[in-house]
Amino acid sequence: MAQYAPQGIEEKWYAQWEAADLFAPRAGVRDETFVITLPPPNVTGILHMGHCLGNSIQDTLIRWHRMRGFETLWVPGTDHASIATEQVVTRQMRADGIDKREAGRDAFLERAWVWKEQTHGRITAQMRRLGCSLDWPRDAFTMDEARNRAVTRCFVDLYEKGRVFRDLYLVNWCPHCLTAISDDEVEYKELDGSMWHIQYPFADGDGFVTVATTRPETMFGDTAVAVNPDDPERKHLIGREVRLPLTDRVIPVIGDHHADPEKGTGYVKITPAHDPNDFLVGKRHDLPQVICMDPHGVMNEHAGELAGLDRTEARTRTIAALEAQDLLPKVEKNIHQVGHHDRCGTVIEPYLSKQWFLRMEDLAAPAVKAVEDGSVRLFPERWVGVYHNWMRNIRDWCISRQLWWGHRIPVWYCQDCQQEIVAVDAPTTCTSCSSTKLEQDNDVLDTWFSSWLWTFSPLGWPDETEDLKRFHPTSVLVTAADIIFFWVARMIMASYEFLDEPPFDEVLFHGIVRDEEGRKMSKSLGNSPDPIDIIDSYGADALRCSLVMLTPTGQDIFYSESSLEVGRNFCNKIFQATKLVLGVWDESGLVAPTAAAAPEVGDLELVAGRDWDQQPAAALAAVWRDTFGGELPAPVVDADLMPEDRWILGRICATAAECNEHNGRRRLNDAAYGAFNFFRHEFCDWYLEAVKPRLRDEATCAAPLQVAVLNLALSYKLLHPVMPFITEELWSWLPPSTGFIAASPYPAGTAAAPFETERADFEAVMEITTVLRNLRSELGVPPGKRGAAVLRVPAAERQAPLAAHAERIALLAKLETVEVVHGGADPQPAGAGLAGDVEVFLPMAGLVDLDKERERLQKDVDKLEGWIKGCRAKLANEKFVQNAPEDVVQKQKDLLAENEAKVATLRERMAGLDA
RNA sequence: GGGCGAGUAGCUCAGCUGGUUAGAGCACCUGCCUUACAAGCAGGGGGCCACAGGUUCGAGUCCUGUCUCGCCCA
Repeated sequence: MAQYAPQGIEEKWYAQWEAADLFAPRAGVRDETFVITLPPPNVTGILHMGHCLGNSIQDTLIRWHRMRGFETLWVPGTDHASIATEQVVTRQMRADGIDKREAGRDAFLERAWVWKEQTHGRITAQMRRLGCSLDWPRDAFTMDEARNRAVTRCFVDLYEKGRVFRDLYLVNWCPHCLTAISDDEVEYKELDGSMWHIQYPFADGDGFVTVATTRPETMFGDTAVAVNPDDPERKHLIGREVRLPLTDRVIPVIGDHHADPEKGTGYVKITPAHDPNDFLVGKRHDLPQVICMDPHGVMNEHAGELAGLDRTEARTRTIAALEAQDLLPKVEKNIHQVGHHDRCGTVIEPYLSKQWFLRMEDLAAPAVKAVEDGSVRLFPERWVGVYHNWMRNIRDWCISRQLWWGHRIPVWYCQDCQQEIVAVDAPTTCTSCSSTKLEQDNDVLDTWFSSWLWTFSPLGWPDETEDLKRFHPTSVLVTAADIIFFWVARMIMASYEFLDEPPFDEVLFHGIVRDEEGRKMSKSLGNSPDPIDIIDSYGADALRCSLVMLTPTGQDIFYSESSLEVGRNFCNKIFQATKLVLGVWDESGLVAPTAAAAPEVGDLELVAGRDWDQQPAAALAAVWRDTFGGELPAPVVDADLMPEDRWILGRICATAAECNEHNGRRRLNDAAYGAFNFFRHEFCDWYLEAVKPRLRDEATCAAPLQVAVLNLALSYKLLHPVMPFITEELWSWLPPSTGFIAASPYPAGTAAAPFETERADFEAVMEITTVLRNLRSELGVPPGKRGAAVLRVPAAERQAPLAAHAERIALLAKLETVEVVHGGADPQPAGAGLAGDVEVFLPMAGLVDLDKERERLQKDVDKLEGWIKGCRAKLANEKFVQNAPEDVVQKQKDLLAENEAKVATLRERMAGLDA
């Protein structure tokens, strides 16, 4: 295999993990649980990129905790998505020539269940392809028997507490879906419209008032005209009557503060049955509520001649009729916000109908407190304000929907005595008159009325199950912030209401995935790719890794296919490095001793308790043992561990600490980047390059080979939560490995990383090498030419330590020899540079263009001198020296000295060129 | 109208409690098919950190105001 090909590998491992029941919770070494309930996707939908991001984040957290020995549970589930599903099924039936209403409720539901069964497998298959380590035996569905019982129980309970009530109320009505929807399902869009000024003549024929409206067609529902009672110019009109044009009705002029003398004409038409504000005005003044449309948005008998017309057509005709009667003195252009149904895009009609509501005020109180006192923490924190703002202005929740697909409201009406019976189990006789003529409420509950129970209904509530005791409250909820009100806030309320505890410790909001133009991914725009296609061509690891790395905490992510290349290329890099190391292993004849048993999940301690600096070989053997469960196949003594070995071992320790730290702070992108940078830019670019000669020599290969294998293994582990498949595959390729990496311990490191001296030394090697490469490139040295370089140190005692690295530098900079000197004349002619305080010379007989070289040096000098000037000014400033912390001042002094020395050296060098 | 967020390299974004003359990836330019990797390696160019004030010895970072964009709510 020339390049890494994820095809086949990923599905193979998922099947094995599932067969081994790896995703079931297991009491771990920590006796702590880590639990997430998956935000249930729509069972009849498919995953989109937003789900992929959310699921990748959740799986990363879950796998990280599982490896660290938490009792880890990720509960899968799907949502019945009332309106969306009902629409799809209705459309399907229509395509088959069946009318939903003619077929009836039972036939419709039968069909919907068939459809649900079909699509359920599709969406769970997608989650498996993505690698989600969900505990499938616990798979829940918002409408399955257990969840149905939970929802019913919840409704009955709230009803009995007096929190649920039924009332005639103005709701957001969707004339397309023929159902009420909640306030939160209304999407406001800015539309160009008009403000029509209409004259309403006084009933006694003496003059008129002019009202202004954006919705003239609702005038047929007007039952008053309001003026502000404090309006000196108009208040005297209160009590008079006007004639409603196009009708024969007479309505009063009333006084109400809703009318603003400064806005519009100062006169407001009042339409209690078709406008939320007017509804309240109507209540205050006990006005009649005239409904002038039917549920489809078609004008009814109150609209006189316009009866039977759709509301949009009715608007045009109303305008025309008013114009004909010369009652339309003015039309202004007007941009206004118009509510649309977020599921179908239809303009919402405020509509008076009988609905079930949930009183929210009391529910909100403990939920507000929970976020205030930190019982529930929100990440990023800025959502706290948004949350509280909504909570403070909370309104009653309309929970009934005029649909069939959903939880039918557990309320029965006695046909004989009108008694209302609310019960978990369907009653057979009336509790009041014993009649058997009972009819259940036709409506179903809002889908969110089942998902707000989602942290505990999948764990068996209302039964007091072991799961509920053990796993609730859950640990984290991961979701996009656009459903903070729909869902997050309500979950917190539900959990306190029914369990008197928070639903989760924290909420992690991630961004929304947008396309390259910043548009939300949506089915109607067709800009959301099918994740399966992406996984087929790039692999799930590439998708997950790209999404997680590219997602700054809580910010929206701009997705384009090219962004997947980061992940794909990285997968290949891991694969290639493994190939190199395992190729050497095969040649070496090393045989890994059989491990007694695969190490158990928990902390794989890299630093604490290891004496790396004093006894590196022993520490290496110990970490190897804890990683693989067996002994090092070839013994290593301290002297075998070269500076680069020590350096890379120190670096993997530091990287592990960094990954844990970032994951803990929920900065998953930084954790992924940390591991990515270590692997790619330290392990591959420097370590493997530096040890190639040792690896190729049978006599010296044992130590670097085993160090490399250990680094691969630990890197896989660090990356496993984000990239589960490739790491599991390559882990299985390592000869000493046993068991699943998914069920292996995670590298831990909180203590300071070892080998600080070696780190400084190797950083010098890297810097010198870079200077040499730079010189080669700028002087145009042919790539094949292996010259000699001279390094001059400023102090004699620096000579020997650097000389110890000479061979390595020569290798990395592709030189024949590197000589370290102290003192002596500048080699001539040569390109020169500075790496720290080490002068770097690349003698190039006849090749150096003196002018060019002078120019190059001058550039460096200019840059340094600019800095020195600034630094001197700073140090000359007494206030700085007095006020700044001592270490900051000292650092400036050190840097100044260092840079002054550099400039001096460069100047000498330039003088040397002229000599 | 109210609230929140963003404005840093051509693009997407890091930059945490203020402390070298601001980083990464992609894109771009140059050189390399070096027996792990061209899905790669090495080197390079590119930024009045939106604008204006202020606090401070010191501001991309803190404060105030302005502008632009996005989102949420009314």
